[in-house]
Amino acid sequence: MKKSNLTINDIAKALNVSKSTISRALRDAHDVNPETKRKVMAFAERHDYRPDSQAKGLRSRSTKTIGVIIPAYNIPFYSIAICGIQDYAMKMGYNVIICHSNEQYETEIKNVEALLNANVEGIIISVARDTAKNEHIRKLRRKGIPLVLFNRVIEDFKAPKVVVNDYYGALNMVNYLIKTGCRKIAHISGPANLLLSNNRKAGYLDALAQADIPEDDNLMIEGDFTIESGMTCMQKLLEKNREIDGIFAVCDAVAFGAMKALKNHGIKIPDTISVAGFTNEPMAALVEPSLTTVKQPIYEIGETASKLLFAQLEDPELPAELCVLETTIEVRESTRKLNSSATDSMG
Amino acid sequence: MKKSNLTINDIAKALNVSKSTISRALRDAHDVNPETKRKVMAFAERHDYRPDSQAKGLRSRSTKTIGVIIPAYNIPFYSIAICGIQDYAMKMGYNVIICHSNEQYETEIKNVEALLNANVEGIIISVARDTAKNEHIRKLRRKGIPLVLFNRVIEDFKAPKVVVNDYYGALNMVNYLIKTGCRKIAHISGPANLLLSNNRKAGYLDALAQADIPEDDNLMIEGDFTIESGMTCMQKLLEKNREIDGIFAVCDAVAFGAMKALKNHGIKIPDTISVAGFTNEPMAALVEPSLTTVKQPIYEIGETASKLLFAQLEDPELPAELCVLETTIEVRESTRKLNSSATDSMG
DNA sequence: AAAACTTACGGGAACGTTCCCGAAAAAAGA
DNA sequence: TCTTTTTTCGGGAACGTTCCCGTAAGTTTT
Repeated sequence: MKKSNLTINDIAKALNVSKSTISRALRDAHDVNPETKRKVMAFAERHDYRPDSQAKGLRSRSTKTIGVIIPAYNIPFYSIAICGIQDYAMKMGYNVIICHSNEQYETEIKNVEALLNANVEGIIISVARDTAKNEHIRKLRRKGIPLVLFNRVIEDFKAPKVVVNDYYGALNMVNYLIKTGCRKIAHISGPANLLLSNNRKAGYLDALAQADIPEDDNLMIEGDFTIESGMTCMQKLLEKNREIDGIFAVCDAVAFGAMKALKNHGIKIPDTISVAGFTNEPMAALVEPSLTTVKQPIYEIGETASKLLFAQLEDPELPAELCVLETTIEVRESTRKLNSSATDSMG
Repeated sequence: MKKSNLTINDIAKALNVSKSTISRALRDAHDVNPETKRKVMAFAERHDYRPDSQAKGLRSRSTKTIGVIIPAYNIPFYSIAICGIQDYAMKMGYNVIICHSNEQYETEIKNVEALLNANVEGIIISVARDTAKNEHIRKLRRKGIPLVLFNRVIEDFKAPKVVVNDYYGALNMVNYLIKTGCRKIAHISGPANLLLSNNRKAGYLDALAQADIPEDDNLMIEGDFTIESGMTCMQKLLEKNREIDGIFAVCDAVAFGAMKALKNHGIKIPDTISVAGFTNEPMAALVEPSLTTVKQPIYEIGETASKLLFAQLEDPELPAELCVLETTIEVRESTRKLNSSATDSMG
């Protein structure tokens, strides 16, 4: 499609001054007669003049655009995080191009290419479920494109990262389950290539260890982040083990799936089995029973990622910072009530 | 931030040919020696040359960018619809800039300005809850910017629109409720300034009329599209009326809120009161009991909106088309079972 | 062997900005 | 009155592309 907008030259001709003067007047420069400035402004206002962003960008050698890659749109976490990213970027006068990898490594590579072709000035990325390699991200590094990883980050890679304290969040949550009387706590973990999965699992294991509960391989199973995965994993856990009294899921979606499976088996939540999740998606408050979960500051995660990116844009030499946000435990109905005689101190 | 990429001139100097030849070679033009073409391609590949999108755009007078305005990110409907919009746009080689109005008319106006400043070639918009005026949209029209409305459209405005058959969806759903034995069916409607709300309400009213059930103002209440609104509206309905045996909500979120309120009152769903929603968000299958709802082809709505926009980009003279997608009824657990002796034909 | 045509390439303008530099006019100082 | 300074403005290059046009060779036709 052709655009045919009013240009600075048109205004110059109409007002019988040079384009330089128009340019200066519009940017409210000092060395232009107040009277002509007024005239130019008025004319531009009346005709709704808008500078061509591409011409401006070409001249200033900046695109004022950043890119974001997320695994999927329909994960509520990312909807909210994107909001945080974008609000801050807009405030900085930047546009945001969002891509989704559809949880596929191959698509993620294509996303990176698409963003490079759009000449974005920086990229914020949360990797796909099956992304183990990082060659595509290293490429960005080599090209000097500022980069921020968030939530699902890749290990042993030097770049600013925004995560939550996955380990302590999990530790605290499992501690809480233990305090409510759970002893046979199962864990449905996430893909092992993601740091997040391992940290949450480590928190789970350490909580057990601290309570002198032996770990049991039969109580651990690896899923991905989907509801379906939660259902099938729960199913398998129940087949292998009949004494489970608690579930700690790597994320809320998996917890929802686990709850669904438990309901199908006619198992009461939390009377027979407590269920806990991680993230605190909006849905968590709505399911029945409502889900006890580790609450992440989702919007702030996005906002922080955005801030780190812009900090890098201003100073490319900035050392890579690891930003760890705090979580809290949101107690709802899917876990047993805390026995009031038990200890009531918890982080 | 400054960008310092490889340009066509750099390649020209390195290979000792003119930039014209480089340009031609890269675009695989016919009038360039296969040998030099090979050399240029190889060089570009090796150094990961990417044409400057702004220079190209300035020259070709196109930004290859479209804009989307949605009310909010955290409405699952829009997450999915955006996916449909974007997938198609990407396929067409376009980038997408997404803005959210935060359900505020004022912000929506700012969004339009932001997109105009980004020189988007077209805009897809779903208006905010309280958007009654359309001056900002008319402005786009005046400027000749292709436009498509979807889901929440504004009445008496000539532009391509993508909606579902709200009237028939509602009619069929309320018909179904009646067939399952409901007689006192309440309706929590949406904001009256939106066509969608009125059409769904009309469907509700006509279904009642067709079954010779008198309409009752006490059974109708206006909410917005939020869970909270669903809760408070349900609360009010219960205070005014004790014989309700069915609820038809304008959307799933409102239905979720209504269910929450009913549970708080200890009212059994669907034994005492059936609840039906509209949209079929992913959540609908997860809540307890799972929600019977009118199923919209959400991804396709977005995809269709995108298609209509690109059709307009290709031919600006194209007449404004109203695209109405079909809905189906997704029966789940929140409504009473259909009496097997009753008629089993329904649309 | 001259004419016509093809192949392959270079020069330069253009897209709409910004910005540097210089210059005319007006104001101030001598 | 002549110089110096300030105010105000215009000219033109530059950003990285594309594309039109011209032209030098090489190839075919007469």
